[in-house]
Amino acid sequence: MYCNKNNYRMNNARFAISLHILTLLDKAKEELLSSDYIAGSININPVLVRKELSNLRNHGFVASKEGKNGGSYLAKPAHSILLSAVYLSVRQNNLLGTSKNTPNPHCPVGKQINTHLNNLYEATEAALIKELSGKSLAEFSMKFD
Amino acid sequence: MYCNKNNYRMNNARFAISLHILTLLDKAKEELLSSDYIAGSININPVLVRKELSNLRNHGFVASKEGKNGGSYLAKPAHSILLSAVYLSVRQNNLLGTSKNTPNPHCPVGKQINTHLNNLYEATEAALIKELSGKSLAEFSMKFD
DNA sequence: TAAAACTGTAATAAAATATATTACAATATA
DNA sequence: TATATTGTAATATATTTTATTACAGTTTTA
Repeated sequence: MYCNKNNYRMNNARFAISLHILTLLDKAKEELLSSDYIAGSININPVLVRKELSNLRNHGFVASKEGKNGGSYLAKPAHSILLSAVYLSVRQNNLLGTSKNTPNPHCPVGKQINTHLNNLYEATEAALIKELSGKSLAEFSMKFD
Repeated sequence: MYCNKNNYRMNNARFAISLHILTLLDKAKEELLSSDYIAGSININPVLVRKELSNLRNHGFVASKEGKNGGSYLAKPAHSILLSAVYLSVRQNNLLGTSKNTPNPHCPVGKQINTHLNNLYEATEAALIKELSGKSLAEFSMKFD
């Protein structure tokens, strides 16, 4: 048994990696896939795959079995995994990039910019999530020959 | 006269910076703002502001005057600058992060994943752009006291 | 029961990217 | 002609991402 706290930071390739993993697991049906096998398909380091699997597990998308002949598998039907949920599981930052800047508080624009940017970002991200929520892993996976 | 080719890479804080700049210019009305002044409001390095101004200029949003007492100003009315256009002007990468990976071509999933990811990204980004196209710089700028 | 093949995670290193800084030529103004 | 400013290149620093190394904990199976 392990207890972990992962701390990624950005919106990088994580969505792509997670979706790749989930698609492989869906295609594998009952069969368990090892992180090494998955890493070989994505062509990234196996440790990154395990970290991503850890996150996907925490969100209830996959389950893993430890030990010899262990591996991972989908923990719920692919049609019940919406791409919006996958996005939200890897999302850390605001989509359009948060300015970690502390704008000049003496400037009337600088003083309020972060509030207004955040409002804009929320609306924008909501549109994106809505779009993704119209697609499930099953639909995505089905596109592959 | 200068001739430049800028080569940023990522979707970082550029959207926020550009919108901050544009808002300042809109508020300044006829007055020219120097890159040092703008940098002071955003609280970033003036050279970054000039690079961003260069990009905004290339896209026809702003114009600049060189020499003493020079500076920048909006090149077109704020209501005609859609936030989607600003987004597109700073956009470089795919929104959800392109995997620069070369997935395993021997894996049936790896072989096709980039095609399907790109299709998904296009649809997703289209939704985001549509949302942003409903807002103009004028509307954004108006929110400030 | 011990070797083997896994997972889980921490720690560290390397690579990539973003941001800041320095420098200076070109340009316009006063 | 001095000054303030833009435009841009080159370089340095900081931050973030990705890879690597290492190893303890789990299961399976010989």
